[in-house]
Amino acid sequence: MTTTNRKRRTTIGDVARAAGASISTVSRVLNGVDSVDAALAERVRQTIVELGYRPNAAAQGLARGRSGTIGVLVPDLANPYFHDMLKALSDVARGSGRRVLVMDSGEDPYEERELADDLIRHSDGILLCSPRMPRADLAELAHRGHPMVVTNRVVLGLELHAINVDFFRGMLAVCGHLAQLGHREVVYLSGPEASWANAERLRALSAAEDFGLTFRTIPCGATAEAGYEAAPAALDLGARAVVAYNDFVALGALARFTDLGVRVPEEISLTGFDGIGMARYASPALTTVAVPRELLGRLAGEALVRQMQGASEVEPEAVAVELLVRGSTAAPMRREPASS
Amino acid sequence: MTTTNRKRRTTIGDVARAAGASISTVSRVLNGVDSVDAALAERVRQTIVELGYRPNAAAQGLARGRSGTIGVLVPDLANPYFHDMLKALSDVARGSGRRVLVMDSGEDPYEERELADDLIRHSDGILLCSPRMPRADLAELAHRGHPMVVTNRVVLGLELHAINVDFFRGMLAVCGHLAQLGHREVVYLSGPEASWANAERLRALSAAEDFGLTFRTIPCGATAEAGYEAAPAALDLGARAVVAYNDFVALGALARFTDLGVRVPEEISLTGFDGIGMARYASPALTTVAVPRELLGRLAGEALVRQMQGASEVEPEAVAVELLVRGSTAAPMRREPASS
DNA sequence: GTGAAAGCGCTAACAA
DNA sequence: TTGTTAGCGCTTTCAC
Repeated sequence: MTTTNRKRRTTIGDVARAAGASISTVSRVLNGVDSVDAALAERVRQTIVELGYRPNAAAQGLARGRSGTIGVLVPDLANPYFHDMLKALSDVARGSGRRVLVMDSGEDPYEERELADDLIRHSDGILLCSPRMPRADLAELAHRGHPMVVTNRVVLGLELHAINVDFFRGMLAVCGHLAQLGHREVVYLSGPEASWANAERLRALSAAEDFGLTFRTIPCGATAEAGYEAAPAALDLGARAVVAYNDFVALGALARFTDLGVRVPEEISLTGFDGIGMARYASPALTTVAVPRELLGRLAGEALVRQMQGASEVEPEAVAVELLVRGSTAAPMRREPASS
Repeated sequence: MTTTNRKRRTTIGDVARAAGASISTVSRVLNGVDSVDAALAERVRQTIVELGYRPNAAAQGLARGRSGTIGVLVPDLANPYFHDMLKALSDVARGSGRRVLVMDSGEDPYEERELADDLIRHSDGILLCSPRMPRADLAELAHRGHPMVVTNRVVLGLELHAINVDFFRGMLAVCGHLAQLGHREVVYLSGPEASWANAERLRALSAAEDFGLTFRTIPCGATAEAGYEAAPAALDLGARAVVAYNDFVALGALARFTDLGVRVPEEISLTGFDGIGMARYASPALTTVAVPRELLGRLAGEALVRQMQGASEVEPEAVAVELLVRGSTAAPMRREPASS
């Protein structure tokens, strides 16, 4: 009955014909050009509704020379760290009439490069979150002249717009806090080797040695599971203070300590990093460093939008962090380590 | 030096000319059509590399009549529930040479509808995760003939492919577990009113009354914060068993109980839902219901791919869940409630 | 096996 | 203010 012809969608031409106007007039109405006669415009608008016409995105993209899309590449979509960023970015994108294309590199540097390429083809600008790809690849991408922003990855001598979180200061604050509590040594449960985030934390740990706070490192990871697994090793080292790569690791370690009957913070102090929501609801609440992920995503999105509008900025931006002192840290006990 | 002309990207025509072949031949090589002479193909391939040519996605999309994109709409990008789904979907998409466009409706039914419209224009198929929009809107979208899959939303009498998690059975299992432990009543910290997920849980709670397990409800929400805030009210009700809408709520409540000195599970049993990673690392570990979010995302993606290939399925799929009994539940204490 | 050319649906000069 | 038309860059018949 109603179904006349399958397959072919109604085009701008159909609307024009039905409304007794020209294609360009319809296009004008569609794009809000107000040089169109009010009555005609209204007629066109009505026809559009009647015919249920929707502009073809590909055709618009081709004609306009832009897709109206922002691409984001993250190392791991399942990592909550990127969700708040993604959400903020998505908001910015929408605010500027754009859409967001996401890709997950699975922490694979090679894939990362491939996907970034594909992302460029399909978007007007891309955001690379904590990219692990080699400097050369990053350089090549940057020289492509496609709007691009990178977060949490410092690459010296490269003209690319980076927005980085001051992990160094954050970790330094953690160390300072622990040192002032009376700790002389910490055990660091380290994160992903290839990440700049981990490198910065290590750099801060080293810097803290200037204040007499030494540290030892245990390879760990970035998940609660990794923290749970690595915790005993920290105990074996006679740790009185454990600094985790992030909150997940800390939460995992905390669970293990609890399982083992080691009290936090009485017997051992523990810190996280990132300031995820759950950190606050742990028992004890986790001392951590709040990283404004939402801000990071927003800044990146805004920078991207600016670039897409022609601005060519390469000034790196820095995002500050804040130490959140909570219940998981305290002065070290007199003696007798938890285990050995 | 190297920079010859700004602005114009190299096109397939440039490659053709440079390689001394025709546009169609280049196109064939690009698309892996093997009726091309090996030598010529190789020459073309080389030229492509030399010129650094990349096909224009919009043009391909227009000519092919498809964008190679899958759109996903979630109520809240910051909600971890969707991350695993998104990741799985992203994997499936990539496996089929497609990309993923994400949008966040901010839990707003109206926005949801608008965004879904936009998503359709820009993709070959869309996935609506736990849509809150009115049935009529959903129906309208479904009749558009665009590949579409919906998760966690049952709409009777509508030809749409839905993939739903068996929340009912999951909650029933929780109730059964509690009942067998000896509990006669539970307090339910309820989730988002508009969500089907919450409705199903309530339905199960009601069904459990057939076994003599009564329940009272406290409006709560879906976050740890909400759980933390609502916990005291449960205590006021003299609860011996608290069933939370999800793990976040449970974790928040657990934190509050701990703060208040109420021991879990000795004085009060507590259950979560979803089976997020952190549930396992709480103290005590949370009894919860594992929801295979990754599977959900994968099934949705696969169904979408099938639809995009012509299949027109409307058979709803159901995803099973599993009760994970851990340390947060136990038999109720002899008497003397935690508070009053 | 290869090339010419007709679209794909829309935007944006350019005319009128 | 409105219409005509030339692209946008690629895919895909249809001849050769």
